[in-house]
Amino acid sequence: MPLDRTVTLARALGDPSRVRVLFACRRRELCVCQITALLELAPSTVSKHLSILRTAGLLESRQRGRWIHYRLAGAAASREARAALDFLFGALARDALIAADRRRLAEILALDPDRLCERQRCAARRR
Amino acid sequence: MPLDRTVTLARALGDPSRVRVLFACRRRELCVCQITALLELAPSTVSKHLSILRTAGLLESRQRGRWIHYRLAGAAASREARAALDFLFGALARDALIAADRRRLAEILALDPDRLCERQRCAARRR
DNA sequence: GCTTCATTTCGTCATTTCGCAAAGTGAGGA
DNA sequence: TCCTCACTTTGCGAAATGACGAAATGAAGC
Repeated sequence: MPLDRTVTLARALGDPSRVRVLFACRRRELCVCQITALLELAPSTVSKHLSILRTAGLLESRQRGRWIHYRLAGAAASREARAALDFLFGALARDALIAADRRRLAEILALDPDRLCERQRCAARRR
Repeated sequence: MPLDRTVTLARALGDPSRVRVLFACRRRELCVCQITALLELAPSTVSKHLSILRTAGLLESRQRGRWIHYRLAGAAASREARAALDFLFGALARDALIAADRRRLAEILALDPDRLCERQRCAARRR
């Protein structure tokens, strides 16, 4: 793998929000509105983070109607991307913030996605 | 390892000059003037990169008279730092730029360090 | 003590990054 | 066809980054 691609991969891991996304997508795929609810950031910001992770080869996406689902890069992932994820999951297995995210994600998953999006529309209108 | 330290580690790897330094220090320790000769950057810039790598726990330094030698973090390194280095060395084992650096480093090591520093003084005076 | 000099710190500048809101895109339903 | 709406792209301000030269630091030799 060339140097610049490796650097791109490392930079993708160099932001706490992006690391949290990778952990959130570890077990199941998530749609953008669920990730937005977890991070509590503007949708445009979340979208940018997701595109960085996809460009680095760490995430892949799948369109289902209006929703777009993201998940960890699977068989298509490069050996290096998988190694990077292994490193990340190993380093942060016991991190407190990541554990809190895991609990919060469980709550988010318990909601109907339609309701989640509705909430976010309302929140956006209030600004 | 907490999230912010992991992110610091990833960011340290997210610059081509810093990656090149890590490879250069892989086999032997190097003094700052040798690293400066390899990267062809201003000493102050190199010093900053080295401090970022040391803060991330990837390099350690040792003073020998006027010279300061840097080498990969050894026994004192965290498990995560070692994992990060393993990832890096695995990803870039066959990279062309890294290979070129290896050859150039051999030339630099063949020079007397005193001569190397003298050259850099002259080059600096010319500016 | 004074000088020399390898390295670091500081100040500055250009570029990049990360946040947001607003506008654009495109799939699905009326 | 037109509207709705999930998501992306664009544009912008604030903060961080990476480059440099100049000044500070501190170890060695006189």
